[in-house]
Amino acid sequence: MSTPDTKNRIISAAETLFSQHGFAGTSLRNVTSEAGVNLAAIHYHFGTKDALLRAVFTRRIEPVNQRRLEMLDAAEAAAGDRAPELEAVLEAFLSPIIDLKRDIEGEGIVWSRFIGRIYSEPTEVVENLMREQFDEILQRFLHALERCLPDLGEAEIVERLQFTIGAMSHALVDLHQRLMPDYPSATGADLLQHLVTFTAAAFRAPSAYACQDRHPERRASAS
Amino acid sequence: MSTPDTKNRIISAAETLFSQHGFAGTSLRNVTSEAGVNLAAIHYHFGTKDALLRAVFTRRIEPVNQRRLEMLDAAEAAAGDRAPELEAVLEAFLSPIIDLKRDIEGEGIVWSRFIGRIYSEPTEVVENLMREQFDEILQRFLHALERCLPDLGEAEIVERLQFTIGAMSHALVDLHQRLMPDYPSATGADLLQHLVTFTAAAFRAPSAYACQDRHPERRASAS
DNA sequence: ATACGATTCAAACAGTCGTCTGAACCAGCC
DNA sequence: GGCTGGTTCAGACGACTGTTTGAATCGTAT
Repeated sequence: MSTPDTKNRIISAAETLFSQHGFAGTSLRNVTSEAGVNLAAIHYHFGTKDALLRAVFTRRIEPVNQRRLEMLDAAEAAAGDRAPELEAVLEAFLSPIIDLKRDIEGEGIVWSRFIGRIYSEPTEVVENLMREQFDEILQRFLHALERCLPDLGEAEIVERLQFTIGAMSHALVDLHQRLMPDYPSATGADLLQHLVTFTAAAFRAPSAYACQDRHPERRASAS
Repeated sequence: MSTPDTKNRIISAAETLFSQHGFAGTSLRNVTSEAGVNLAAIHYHFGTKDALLRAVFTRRIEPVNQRRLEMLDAAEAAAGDRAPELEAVLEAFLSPIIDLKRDIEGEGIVWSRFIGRIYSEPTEVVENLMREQFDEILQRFLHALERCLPDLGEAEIVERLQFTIGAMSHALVDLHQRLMPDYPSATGADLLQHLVTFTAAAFRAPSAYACQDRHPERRASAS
């Protein structure tokens, strides 16, 4: 029970500061003074600034992704042999990460800002982290969505899932609350419900590849 | 004709580097060596790093917002007394900024990454920039969307517009291409069409405030 | 009590940061 | 010619960066 306190205090402080000022905009000295620990403690526990980012990221994302898979399994099991319900699949993807916003009281806002920001940092470290953490998730959810939406091509599902991720991460950053304080943003369960409604309707839109003048492509409708 | 070359070379180099490494992750020395100018030239022409960011941002966003308003005017004029077409309103909002991706050949990708990144930087400078540049735009488009979607409350339209902005900016960053190179992302006109299809269907979803068990709120339907 | 591994500490390393200075340069005008 | 205002230059300012060191400290098992 010697280290974990220091180690977690560092991670939490880094999470706070990264979410406020970004990775490059946060110095290790900021982190240590926020955490109330010595500067060398970071090097001792993590070795490098990149490794600290990795620790901050994985601490939160791993349970999120685990829960995502659980919920997806449940949705697929509930559907039996038929395709799972679209709303259930989207909720399995969105709910665990949005829940963090309320589950970890106080830290929730911090974390959601952090993850939203991560999604738009093209740093090499972040890229590798995303690849490691999301490859399996994406494959599983793509497969489920293909079953839900047999009229859509695979490429189009990928694209719409990207739009969904964009809407989600932007909602997590919650920039809009700072720009338009008149319209308070929904949180927790409300935000989740609104996002699912929004994206489910969007996914069900006819194929944009053949929107106006052609029939929807038939591809994969017989597979 | 003495300065503009240096000044624009600085802005372009800064745009490139900001989009690649972020604002905090880019040093002024990186900018000057990329632009092939002296370090003090930045101080001479812009005064400060924040002011440089401001110049980079406004150079591109002002014509975009101008075009947005033009297209919105056209959509409203085409509809006469009736509410403008939802797709036309969304296209007016999305098209000008997506067009940049192909209009400025080569620089397009750079700029779109930059703007996508900006949307998730909670820096104070960025916040003020956004407020300055987007307040009028948002008010105009909110008003138009309220006319298109009388069954939705104002707060809900604001929220869905935020989801739309999220999907747009994430598509501009185009992180997904780096994570999933197997599925090449659409560009230009295709991306625009897909986004409009996606978001139009999403906006038309019944109110999430009363999705399953209540009737949609009536608010603003008579105003 | 003593020794040991784990942890924390103050201090410094070589670079880089944004900003600023004062001299050099270069046009065009007297 | 000389002069002026706008522009560029090399160089430096102090502050801050990520990383590293070696000694000091801690709890624990011997």
